[in-house]
Amino acid sequence: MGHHCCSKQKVKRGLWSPEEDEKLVRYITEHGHSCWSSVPKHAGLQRCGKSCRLRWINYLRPDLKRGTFSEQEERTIIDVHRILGNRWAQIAKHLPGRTDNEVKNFWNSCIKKKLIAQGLDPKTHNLLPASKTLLHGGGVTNPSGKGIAQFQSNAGGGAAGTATTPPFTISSPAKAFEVAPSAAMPPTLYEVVVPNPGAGGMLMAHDHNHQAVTAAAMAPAGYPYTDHGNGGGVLMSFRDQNAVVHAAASMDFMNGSSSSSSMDQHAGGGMANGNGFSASMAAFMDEEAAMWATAVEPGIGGLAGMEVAQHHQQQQLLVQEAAVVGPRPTTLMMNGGAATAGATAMVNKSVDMVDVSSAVYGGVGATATAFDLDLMVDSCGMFCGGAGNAMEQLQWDC
DNA sequence: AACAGGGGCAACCGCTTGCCG
DNA sequence: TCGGCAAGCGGTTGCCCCTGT
Repeated sequence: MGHHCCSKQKVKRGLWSPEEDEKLVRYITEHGHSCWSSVPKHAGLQRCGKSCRLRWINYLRPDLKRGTFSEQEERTIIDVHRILGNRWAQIAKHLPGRTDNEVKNFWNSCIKKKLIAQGLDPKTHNLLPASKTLLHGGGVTNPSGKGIAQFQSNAGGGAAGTATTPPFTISSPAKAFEVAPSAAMPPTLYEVVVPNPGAGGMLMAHDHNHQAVTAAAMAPAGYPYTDHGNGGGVLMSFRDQNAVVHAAASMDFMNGSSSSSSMDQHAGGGMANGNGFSASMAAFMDEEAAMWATAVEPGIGGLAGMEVAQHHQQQQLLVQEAAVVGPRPTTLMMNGGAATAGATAMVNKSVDMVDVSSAVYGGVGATATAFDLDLMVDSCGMFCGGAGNAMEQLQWDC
């Protein structure tokens, strides 16, 4: 059959032989691939151009990193996938030396199963219904009045007196001990202040002292935020101009898992419709609490899940206080050059803010994961639109 | 030792997007 | 503006290998 681009040619299909690989590599190395359709002819291959292109991109490219995925890469995939969905090419851009095909295969063959085993829906990264039921059944209420489903993760240290049996396991006990307690810091808080429809936003980061920092916003597009490699968690929350916290999501870098969920801290408990948050983000209030409860990092080791959740909530409240909400909406270009524009806009304090804390915590020996500005922009789009296309939502925003 | 089943991975298919005449 | 072509991308398929029986 063959591809439409080479249906008239006699093309070979199936696995590539070492001789074919050699021919292709030699040709590409010497001549490049300005036009893939002409490559097989000039390289002396009985293949179609598309097949050559795939073979080169997925297997023969010299900058490819072969071998199994590292834990860090796995975490990155999970975290980026949670935001971008099955956009493998986008995800692969955050993993140097990896191809979209490789990431996709790794996801389908490995990560997906892990998430399912942890009671997480690999598509939404939310808790599966079965786990949800368990969580609701074991939930308690913390002093702040929000439901906190309480259970211990394996790394929790067993200090929780009233912890119930965890419905699923997230963390690895071994990993928890790999990290020196002094190097661990509490989870970073992401806060996204979402403007009203039609208004743009900007990015801002908070550090661990809840001070607004602008590194994330000022970093050039493609500049990765730094994960110091010791794991830890990242919490995200969103609030609108009325300072209503609509949603929160937690990412547990430490344990290589993540989950998104939401809560609404508005006194009335209702969702504001105007900012585009989807109902799906509001539907998992207890799951968020559950994830917080599981985020037992070494830095606060020994705390019961409940205490950790409270710790996180306190931090979140502090960050909310630190957030600056501008007096009027201003449309802000988020594509290309958005970082600079965002930084400038923040200085002027004239825009509603999409406030993303991407503070870095951890020890030395940092390794970069790829939450660059593009990703944050994507994130913004997705959060505003729920499960929809992030970039489309971004366009909606802008 | 032989076979079946499952997992992992490479490759293919088909749709979408972007470019150019 | 439109059509053709090439490239990009995500979903799917099929083969190979490993493991358990």
